[in-house]
Amino acid sequence: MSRSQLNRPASPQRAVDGVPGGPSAPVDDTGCTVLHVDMDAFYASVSLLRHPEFVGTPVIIGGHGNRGVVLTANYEARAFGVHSAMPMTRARRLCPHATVLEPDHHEYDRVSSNVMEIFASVTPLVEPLSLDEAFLDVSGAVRRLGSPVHIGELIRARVHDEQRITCSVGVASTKFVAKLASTRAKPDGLLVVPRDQVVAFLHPLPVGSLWGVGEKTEEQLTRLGLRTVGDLARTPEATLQRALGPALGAHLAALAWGRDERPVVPREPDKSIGAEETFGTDVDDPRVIRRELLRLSEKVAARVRAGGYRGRTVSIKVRFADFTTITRSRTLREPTDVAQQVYAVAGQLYDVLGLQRARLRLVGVRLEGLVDADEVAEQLLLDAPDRGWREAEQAVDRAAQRFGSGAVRPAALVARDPDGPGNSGP
DNA sequence: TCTGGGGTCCTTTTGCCC
DNA sequence: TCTGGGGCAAAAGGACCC
Repeated sequence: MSRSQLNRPASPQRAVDGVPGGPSAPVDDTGCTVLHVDMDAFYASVSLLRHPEFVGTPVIIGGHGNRGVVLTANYEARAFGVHSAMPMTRARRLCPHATVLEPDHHEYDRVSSNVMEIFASVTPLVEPLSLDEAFLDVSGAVRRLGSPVHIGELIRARVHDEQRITCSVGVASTKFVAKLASTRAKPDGLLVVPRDQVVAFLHPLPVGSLWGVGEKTEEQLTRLGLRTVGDLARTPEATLQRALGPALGAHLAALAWGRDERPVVPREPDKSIGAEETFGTDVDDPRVIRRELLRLSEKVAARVRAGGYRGRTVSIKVRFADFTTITRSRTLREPTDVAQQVYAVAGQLYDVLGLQRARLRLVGVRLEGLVDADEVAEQLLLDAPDRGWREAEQAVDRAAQRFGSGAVRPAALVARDPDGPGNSGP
């Protein structure tokens, strides 16, 4: 295993990490054609580009007021125990002098696409996992660009020079080892795990570091007396399957020996698109809930249309004041991308719950079973009863594109609002 | 400590058909 | 006609990821 960090003028505090010869040390990266590239504290790093005055001081990126959670924190704030997904109230208590910045999603999108373009210039085999990380299969780029490690350092240098943020790279022969390696390399580093050292690298790690082992699974494994990946590897697969289910049991048994056949797959189509909203304070008024369901339905349908999809199953999510959560869904005969249809079904699903005045913390709307809109038969397009609605909503899409979203809402949607001036519908 | 919002995948339950 | 169960799809819940 070999770790390297570039010694750049821009970050003089970073030293090459004990690797003789630095980045070009003779590490055997043969067959290590999977790279996992992960931006360091991405949201915080990007926000700090606009707020250089806070560089070097603790910064937390997080949402609105009393009910938000930490989106991410820079390393200065993490030193106080602040981390992603932590309630903001707790984060502020741990680090009262931290600067809290509202997330700037447009900026994150912009930097993310720039970074993805750098990846694409290396290989077409890029599988984004989120805005700030991706797998790259560089097997086809080695002849043109050099060894996997060299390509990793090339990417790190370009991201740093062109986007002024740092990233970390894991280099390995499989996806999940590359992912673990990039985590180990953080921040601003690169780690290779040569093929013949995979098992030695994996076995000392705690089971919780494996992809797919969260809080609950880790608890179960602890109850079986399994703490490390090595413990897992020495446990019969059947035992794991009995405890964790056939799929997860088999999966973990394979990973514990470094077996992971999953290929790098560039950009799969979406399976579902949804939107949800936690209220500032709990809501028990059905009219407010319905208005929110309408708003979320419009948002979801617009995004489904923008993606060129239609969806067959409408589902709603309701979270009660005590945090218990239920979902209800209904599958349509034909897929739709029309907000009116989504809202009609969402409203029915909500009505059937018969909640009266239960206090709700969150509602959500999701469209599942997405298919490519072009694959929906032309005949259906012509016959569909919602044809008028789709055209109206597409007109709104175009207006929103020109004047900004939210600038226009179809009068009919407003009229359908239970609180609206009229209630006549189409 | 008090828990966001966007997703994916897996498991279990249920209803239906044969 | 009753019962059992296989096979399937949909529904519901939950774990997990960033």
